[in-house]
Amino acid sequence: MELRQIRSLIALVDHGFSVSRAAQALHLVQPAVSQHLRLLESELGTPLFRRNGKRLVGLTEAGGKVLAHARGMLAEVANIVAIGRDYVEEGRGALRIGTTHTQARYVLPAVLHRFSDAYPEVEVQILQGTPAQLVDMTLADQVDLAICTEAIGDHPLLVSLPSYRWNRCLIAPRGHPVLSRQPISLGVLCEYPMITYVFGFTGRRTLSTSFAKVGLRPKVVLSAVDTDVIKTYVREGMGIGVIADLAFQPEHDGDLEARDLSHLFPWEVTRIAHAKDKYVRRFQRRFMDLFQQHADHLGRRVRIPDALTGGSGAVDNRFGQ
Amino acid sequence: MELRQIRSLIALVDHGFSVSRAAQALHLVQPAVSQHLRLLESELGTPLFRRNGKRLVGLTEAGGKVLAHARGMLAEVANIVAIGRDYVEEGRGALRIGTTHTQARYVLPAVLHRFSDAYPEVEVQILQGTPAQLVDMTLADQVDLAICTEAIGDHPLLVSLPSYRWNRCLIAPRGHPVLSRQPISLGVLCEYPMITYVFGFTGRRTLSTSFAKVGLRPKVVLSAVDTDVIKTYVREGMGIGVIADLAFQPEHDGDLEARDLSHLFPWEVTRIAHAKDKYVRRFQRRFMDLFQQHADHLGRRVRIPDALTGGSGAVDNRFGQ
DNA sequence: CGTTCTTACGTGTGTCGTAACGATC
DNA sequence: GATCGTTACGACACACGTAAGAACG
Repeated sequence: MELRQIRSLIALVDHGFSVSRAAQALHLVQPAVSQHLRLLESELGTPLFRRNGKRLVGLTEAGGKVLAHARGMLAEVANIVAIGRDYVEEGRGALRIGTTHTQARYVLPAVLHRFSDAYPEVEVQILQGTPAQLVDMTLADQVDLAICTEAIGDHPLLVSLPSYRWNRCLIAPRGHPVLSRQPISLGVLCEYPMITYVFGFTGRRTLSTSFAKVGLRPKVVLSAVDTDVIKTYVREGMGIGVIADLAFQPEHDGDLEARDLSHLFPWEVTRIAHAKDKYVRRFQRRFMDLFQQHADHLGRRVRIPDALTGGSGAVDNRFGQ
Repeated sequence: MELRQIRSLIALVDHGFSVSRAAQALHLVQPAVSQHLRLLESELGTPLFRRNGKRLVGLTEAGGKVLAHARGMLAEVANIVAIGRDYVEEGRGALRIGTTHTQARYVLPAVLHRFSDAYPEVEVQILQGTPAQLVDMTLADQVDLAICTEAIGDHPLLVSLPSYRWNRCLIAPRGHPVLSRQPISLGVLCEYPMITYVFGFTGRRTLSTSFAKVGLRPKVVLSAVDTDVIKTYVREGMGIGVIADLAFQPEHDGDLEARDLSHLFPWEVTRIAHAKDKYVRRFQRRFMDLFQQHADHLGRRVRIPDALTGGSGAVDNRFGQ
């Protein structure tokens, strides 16, 4: 068995079972790849591919099982070269972060600023996706780290660390009647048209559940993945906004006013994760440290007992109440 | 990077950093292995080995990290080869079981008899060891499956299934005064010299704990890993025996009499385990099935809720009470 | 008839083995 | 001086590329 053969196998299935395209991707000619596959199959002694005449159209049962371990092999190869790079060019390389819009826009800037100061040679890439996509991207090694609140907490193939806690706040244009209501209850929120996140993002599910538990249903007139979009429509007067508290920036959102809603909804925990068997380079781990420090700085760091008990802790005081 | 290079790396560390011996183990000449190591090191760009002059004496920090992933690679190679064999020679190969004496002697025979009928071409190897050794053997792929009660339950790198439950029984020569005591309590057991298992085996720790909890200490005059040894000394009149109930065989132990002690000690759960990322061949999995069926047959099968709650279930009635 | 894979064949790379040299105990 | 490692060199293997042939839509 040779690594080339394994690489050809992977390239084949990742390119729709076209030998030619696999060869192209590997910078080889097609007969070479053909030979790899043939030799691998003959060494294992059992057909790996379903064929239609000469054409390969899929994997056999045996082929499917082999594929999983073949990917494992190449993952280990990638880990080893990553270790090499880690010692050769300590501060050079790429940091690929998969995250959601809210993190990328409101949390990461401060952390990445400090990170880039420390590692000016590292190219930081931010990829966005839904939490479910982020899991896939992490497992496929398309990103090094994933940061989000949903989906990565208890995946068996991910290692995740709780980072910080957040809750929601209400935003509305200055002078909006809801701002004078006191106290603000779930019932109050239901009296006004609401703008918030779409399902699958930024705790929308927990939000809806909180209303459902007491038999209420908010009038959500618009939902978006993107806090900036929500703010825009709130400014337009389309409704009140319920957003992640981190996403309210008094210095930029002077035309809006916010109210803390942490008494109404459960706290969310944002986590940072990487694939379980992946070698995390030093500067990547350093980024994780910086991220945790940033959480400390905000006073929102999740301490491990907190994460387990879900207790409520310190809250910042950016809300004018 | 080439598989040869990885193999040479592993062989080197597994042979005390002697290039010559590594080469010998790989059926290569020494300069070949030297070249593998040199090329690997130069490709990664960082020293992997600590040297004393020309001699290799250990791994650098980077080398140590690489080694772990190198082993992972070869493990995947072994898995792929195993898949091949599984489809080529369905019913041929080896089944290497690591277990303790009690299992090998009293539980496995019945299961292996049925297994060998179904797979006459499979060579079954039984290796014995302490539970801690069994864990190491399983992780080092020296055995395919491990069967024991201690140590394998919650190891993160093992997959283990609860199989059957057992408890202890008292054995003594016919006519021994303890046999007429009723009921038998922990206190009664402490009145006689006792013979049982050594620590680390067959639930000895739980046994001692049960006595300690009520402030008692049995007079253990002899302990052994081996139930047969215990029986022998019980026959000699050296004391009463406390053994796993499965190990009492009325048909062969006619000169001894037994009493159930399951009201005095917690139930133990014997588990069957394999390394987490190991490909388990079909006939090996079939053996696991047979093992579980055997547990069913004895009426001792651990149902999952049982395993979690530790509740007591059906007990066989081999004891003359 | 174009696309796709296989077969056939030559070339060049590179891996291994032999042999000589150097260092370390 | 014996053991263990490296360097040097030659032979063989083999992996890749080119080119031509066969099956499929």
